[in-house]
Amino acid sequence: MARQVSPALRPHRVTAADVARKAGVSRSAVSRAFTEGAYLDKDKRAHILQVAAELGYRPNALAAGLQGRGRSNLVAIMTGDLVNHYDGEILARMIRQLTAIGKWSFVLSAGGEMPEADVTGVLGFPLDAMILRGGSVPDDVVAHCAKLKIPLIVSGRILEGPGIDSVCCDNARGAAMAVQGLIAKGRRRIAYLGGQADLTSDRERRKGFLDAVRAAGLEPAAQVDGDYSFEGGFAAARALLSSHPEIDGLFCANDAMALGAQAVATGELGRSVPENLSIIGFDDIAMARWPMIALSTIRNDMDMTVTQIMRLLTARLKDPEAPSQTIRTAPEFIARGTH
Amino acid sequence: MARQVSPALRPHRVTAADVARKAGVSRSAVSRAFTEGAYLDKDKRAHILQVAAELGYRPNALAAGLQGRGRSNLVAIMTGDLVNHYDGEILARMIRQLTAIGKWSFVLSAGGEMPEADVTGVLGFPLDAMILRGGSVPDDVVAHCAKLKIPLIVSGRILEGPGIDSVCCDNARGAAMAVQGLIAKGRRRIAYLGGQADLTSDRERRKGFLDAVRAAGLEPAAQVDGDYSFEGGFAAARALLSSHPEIDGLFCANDAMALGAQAVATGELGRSVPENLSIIGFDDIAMARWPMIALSTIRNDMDMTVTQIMRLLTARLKDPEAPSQTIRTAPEFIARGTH
DNA sequence: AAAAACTATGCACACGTGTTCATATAGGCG
DNA sequence: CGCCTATATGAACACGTGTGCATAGTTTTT
Repeated sequence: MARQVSPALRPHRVTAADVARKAGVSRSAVSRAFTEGAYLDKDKRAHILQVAAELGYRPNALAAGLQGRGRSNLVAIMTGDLVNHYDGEILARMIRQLTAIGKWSFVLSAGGEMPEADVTGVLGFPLDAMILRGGSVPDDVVAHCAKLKIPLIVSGRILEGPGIDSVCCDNARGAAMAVQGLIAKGRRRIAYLGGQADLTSDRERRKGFLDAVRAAGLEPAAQVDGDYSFEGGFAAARALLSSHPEIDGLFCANDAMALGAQAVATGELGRSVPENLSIIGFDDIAMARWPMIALSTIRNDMDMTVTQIMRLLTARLKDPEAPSQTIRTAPEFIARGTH
Repeated sequence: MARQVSPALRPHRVTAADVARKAGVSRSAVSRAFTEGAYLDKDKRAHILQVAAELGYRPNALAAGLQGRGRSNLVAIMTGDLVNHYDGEILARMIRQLTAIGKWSFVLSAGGEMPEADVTGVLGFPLDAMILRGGSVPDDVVAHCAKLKIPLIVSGRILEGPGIDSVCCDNARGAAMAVQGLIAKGRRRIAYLGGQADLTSDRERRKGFLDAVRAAGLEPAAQVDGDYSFEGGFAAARALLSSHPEIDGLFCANDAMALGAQAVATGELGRSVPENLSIIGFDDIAMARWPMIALSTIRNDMDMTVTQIMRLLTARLKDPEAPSQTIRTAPEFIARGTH
């Protein structure tokens, strides 16, 4: 009985050589048994696969990925805080789609900041691509990916550069839709409740808001910054509506903040929605259509976004040198009960 | 000028040999430069690291993980549908904690069923561990992991077996707390709105509910099954409250269903909560504490759960042969406005 | 001064796979 | 039979890394 040298630090994963020995074939044959379309006797393959199943063997994906040929099938997804419902819902869809085409997803999630060590660490893997979802991403990610020639797919903002593709909602048009929705309901003193002002999505929505308001011959009643969270919207709306009680229409840069604003307005401040205050959000998260919520909002279609991400990804993998693409998805006004 | 044979199928990632050549040292030295505590001249290391930075080199994690020594630092997380807010929030916390201790997270997310191909596929990687979060998981996962000696950490249900550790809320006690909370408010005709009846968590909560009701000298007014979703709770509560209008207290197996029940009760059915109907949920998702929601619920503490998962994981990695552990986390009654 | 301990460094091996290459066998066709 | 093609198979290599081993140089201890 052989004495084990290293006491099961890793319990000796079954290897192709083990299968070959037990099946009485060469190691090459075992490898071929798992390779579609390789020359191998039909009965022999069946025998090998059976022995492999008995031993619980499966090819080590690390060793396979080490091969220069072909791709590693590894993808990294950097996303924001998943307490944000939009990010959570879209992440689930992305993972499912990626798994469906045989890619494995490393997920990195940041509550606020993403340590550089994490970013550079995951780049230690020969990734097929990296997907950036959401706004705040350290700039060095872009530089690192460029240096390593790792394709970058960005969603939720537009990023320029070789090997970088972007898909993003037409934020300005969405914001304009919201403004028009408010005006159609007779609102004239309209305010903007923004997200982090340093994010592209916020800048675009803000600009779309301002342009649309002025195009209607009005002036914005106020602008204030939140942080894309329920709590941030709650606090910002309290300050805003207290100092500007004349406001009768509020466009919020995302749904979470819109719900926070509604909560503080109808609760603490005694306003009623939509009787004397209209609120419109952005994104159309699942909650927004709950009857008790019934939030009027601008749909930032998740299925369309994920579809486009996958399209860009496969195209980029097919031709890494292709010119960058930027896709703008169309927003849609969803009228419910808060405006 | 050298002609490239394969036209950038993978753009020749910079390798340790490249760095060694340019820095005028051996390849071993390069490897040692990136290894903490290895014997290497201080200046030499600095020089190597600088050259590496210029070339954009970083050690290939695949090749490193292939080494028998040490661990692969790969962890797979199988989770349910992330539209479920509890799953989403806890996933974000897990990923952050895992990243903090140097583990990379493969995430597999299922909306309902998880294809067996995905499960066996990810097991092609020499995982340090696999984390099952949530209820419905194909049984073969357990068999596969056992065969490959991959540690299994289960959260949200209890699973028995060698190398399997579990952490789960004390569901029965939580359900009993809810019942007592309802009774303390004078409710006597109390019903149970369950999740999928085949899930451990639902069975335990149901049993805790029944035992507590009977211990109080009452009989349950009704029991009905939902599916842990808002929509499922909505539909189930509509049927339940229509056929049993006498019900004055409702314990729901999770928060999402409780919100669905509240929506249909206060909307369509004209009930008022908590005046003539008390509702208590389970989990305490972030939304539950929003002022407009103010859901009374049983907290299934996420931070505590994740802490325990990490504790079990590190313990298991330290000693793979240690006996299985099962941790029950303590529920807590959070009284808000719906009961 | 001798011995011992520590530091520094290159060579060679191991990790587990996919695949090329050479070789061997079988089958179709003149 | 002789030629060509299609199929089958094992040996050998490449992927990129970490580290054991042997050796040499340097400092500390006896």
